[in-house]
Amino acid sequence: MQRKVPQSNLYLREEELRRGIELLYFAYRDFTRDPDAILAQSGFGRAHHRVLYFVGRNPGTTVSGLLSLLRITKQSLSRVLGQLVDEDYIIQKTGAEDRRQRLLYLTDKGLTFEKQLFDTQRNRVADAYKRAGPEAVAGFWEVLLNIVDEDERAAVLSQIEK
Amino acid sequence: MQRKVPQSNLYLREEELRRGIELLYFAYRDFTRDPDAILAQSGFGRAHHRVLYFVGRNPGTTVSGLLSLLRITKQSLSRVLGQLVDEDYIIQKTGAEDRRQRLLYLTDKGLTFEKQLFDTQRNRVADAYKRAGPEAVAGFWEVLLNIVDEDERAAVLSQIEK
DNA sequence: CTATTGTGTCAACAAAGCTGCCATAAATAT
DNA sequence: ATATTTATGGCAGCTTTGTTGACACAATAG
Repeated sequence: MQRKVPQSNLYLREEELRRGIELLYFAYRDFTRDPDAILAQSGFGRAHHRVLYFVGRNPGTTVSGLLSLLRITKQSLSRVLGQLVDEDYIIQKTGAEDRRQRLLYLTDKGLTFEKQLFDTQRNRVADAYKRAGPEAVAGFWEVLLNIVDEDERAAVLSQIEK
Repeated sequence: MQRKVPQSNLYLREEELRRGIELLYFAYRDFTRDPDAILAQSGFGRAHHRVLYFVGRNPGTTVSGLLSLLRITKQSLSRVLGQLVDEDYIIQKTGAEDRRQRLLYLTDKGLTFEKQLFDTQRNRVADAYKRAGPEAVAGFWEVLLNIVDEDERAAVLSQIEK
């Protein structure tokens, strides 16, 4: 497959902008397909996946830490989080310094399940990276980061570079 | 901002894969923010946006055309489409050859509204393109296309190159 | 002591997926 | 010509996951 490279600044024309918008839509649509299928078998949804993912990535995070990362409301989160705690995927430990906080950790069961979900996306992304090559991957990162809200970029950077 | 370029094939390591997965999540999260805000004012949601967008892009498409593009069920689509027709954003015309079909078109009202939604995403993407430069944009497209399901890539290509 | 913060819970509601069943039009088979 | 099958599209009802707002309580900060 030959790569399409935009000439001069024509890449800012309507056609090229539509291309990015549409690819983002289609890629995201398929990106969530594999984990969604696994989640459905356990009676979970995409929201559970996000919580498992970010708790796995940031062990010991608090509820408000997750809220500001996911940008959803407390109630949405607490419903999903409650289920994951009830079913033993996540454990809450009272904060040592601030005892109001519940620090969140994956249990072994949670770790195993998260890994299973992650692997499907890992394979998909690894495959895409392989086909596209390292230069393309750098561009992919760069554009995505700049699509993020300007005042969120620092937070996202510190998350992804952890 | 200096661009992070992966060295050799280290870009296939876990860290680099997580970076792609997380950027995709955060970028998509913010990518939908502006149109969501406008839609909410009119009592619509993201699903309405997708229908408006793809009908605008593919005037005269049929319901089943939209279904296979969006990969949702008939019912999901028909609720949203029904509202858009009722409120005069979309008009249905009976197909000339196959009179079972309803061909879909944006009305003037629909065109205006779609343009308003599109402009917010256009600005966001144009800005990201500008910051990242044409080479990065090419990589962005390439990786996204390869994240799409392999057996969907032809369909996506024919959509985005229209 | 008082104010603020972190967390949790309840109720009610909305958006947008899903499955199942059914209606109609058109095409096809007998 | 009639009967059956297929394509298309609609309605009812359920589920997930987002929303707002009110409120309670414990713990920390000023």
